Amino acid sequence: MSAPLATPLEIVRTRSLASLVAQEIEGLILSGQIAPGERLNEQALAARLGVSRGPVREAVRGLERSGLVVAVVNQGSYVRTMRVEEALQVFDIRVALTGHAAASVAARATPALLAPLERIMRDLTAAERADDAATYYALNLEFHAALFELAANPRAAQLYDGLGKELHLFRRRALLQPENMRQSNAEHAAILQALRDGDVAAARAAGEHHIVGGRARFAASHPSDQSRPQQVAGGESDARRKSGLPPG
Amino acid sequence: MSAPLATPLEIVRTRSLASLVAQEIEGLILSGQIAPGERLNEQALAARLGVSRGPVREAVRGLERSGLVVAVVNQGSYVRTMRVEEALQVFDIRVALTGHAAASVAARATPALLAPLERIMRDLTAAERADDAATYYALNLEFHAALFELAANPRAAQLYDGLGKELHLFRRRALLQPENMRQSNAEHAAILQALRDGDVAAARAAGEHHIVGGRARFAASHPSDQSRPQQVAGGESDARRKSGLPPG
DNA sequence: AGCTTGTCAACTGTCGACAGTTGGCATCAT
DNA sequence: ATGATGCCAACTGTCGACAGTTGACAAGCT
Repeated sequence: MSAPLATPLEIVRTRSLASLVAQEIEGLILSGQIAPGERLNEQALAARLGVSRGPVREAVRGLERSGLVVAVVNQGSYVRTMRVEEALQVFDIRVALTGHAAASVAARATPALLAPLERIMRDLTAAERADDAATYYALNLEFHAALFELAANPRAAQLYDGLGKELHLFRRRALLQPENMRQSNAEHAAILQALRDGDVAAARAAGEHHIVGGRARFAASHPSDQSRPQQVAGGESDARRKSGLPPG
Repeated sequence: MSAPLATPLEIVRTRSLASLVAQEIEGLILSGQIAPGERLNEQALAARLGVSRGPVREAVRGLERSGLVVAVVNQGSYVRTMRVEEALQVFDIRVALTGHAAASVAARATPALLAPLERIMRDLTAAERADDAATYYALNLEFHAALFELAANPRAAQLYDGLGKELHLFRRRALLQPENMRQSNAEHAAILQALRDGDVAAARAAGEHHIVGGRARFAASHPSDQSRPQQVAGGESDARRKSGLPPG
């Protein structure tokens, strides 16, 4: 566990260390290597990445703004824990975004315009048939990105992306099950069809429905969780406090 | 201009300096005291606020994540300049958010639930009649906040707020003209009526229309601006570079 | 025993300093 | 004159150090 990280940290110096560190930490969080609720030990992080605490602090501040991390004064920063309720709100926002984007694309859809989506749809279906969850997952991301791109709204795409990251704060269970994959892809097909038809209302409905479906699947697989401590409830033991860097 | 800032900086120490500084800088940007495209001189800022550069840097990093600031390595951070096109995208997102929220509220509206909105609506109309733009502006914010609250989606409210801040990167001209005020309030009324009726589709349409109207007013009052330099185009003179702190 | 109080180690918050980079300006050659 | 070249000041990026705070643990009191 000495230094298994061959990250770009050592490589490019065209970006500030802080930005690299931010990217690095974000990766650790999203990949689950640092779990929600867990503390970010600045010193340990700095040592692990081979930089001083300055850049680490700057990075953490950025992450804080973007909602992945919460800071407590004189105590430290913790990976944000999300209550189911909050996650559902985020889903709702994605519903609105996706429905709007779909409607917007439908309003001026042409076969040429839809070409990228058609391509992704084909690949998506192939992945579904092959039960290739990993590929499907990646293509799914592409599908949504393409939708926002067609809607000529990169800002919305970026936002959608960020919200997706927040959602990663939950263990992504039940996301890649074959059954869900089939369901999800049927929804993709519905969106695309509405787009082809240039049917604004249908496109919006299909777009919304797709995310609502995801939301429902999420809600179904998560208990109401009233028990979860708001956020770093007082009871953090020192043992926990020390555990900035888990097994690694 | 020695130390005219009686900001909370000196007062509360229950929050970290960095967060106070971030708030301070954000205020300077949103109030236009630091104009879009202008450079943020860390040293000057630190001196002005009476802290060292550390907290200032952390604050700027946060602002960077939230989109108010862009950083260039080894050169500095600049208040973000927004192209009209980007602003329109942001408007679009607000359209989606507002429409969705209105629809969501309409779906389960009751007189009791709508009470807060009714109250704000009354005040709004009073402000409109009195041509009290400042009050109207504040109440308008309240109206939207209340809408999202009723939609049980504080996350969306927060997001809407943040997007509003980004929009402040544009001089807010044409926002508080009497004519617009009347128009805007008529739209508020339409939303509320649809909510009372529990008409989901109408509520969504009214909600969207309200923002689309704002968007249109914005677009009308802004040239297409292809001329605007992408962002800190190479030509920053040193004179400009030095002008971190303008007149003050 | 249970509760209070004092002590301690681990961190965070903040600062000051140093090195590296950038762009501008003056100088020099063509 | 015009363009290339070298120097210089102003900053940013990064680091190491110090002070203050927090929570835990142990000793002492009721």
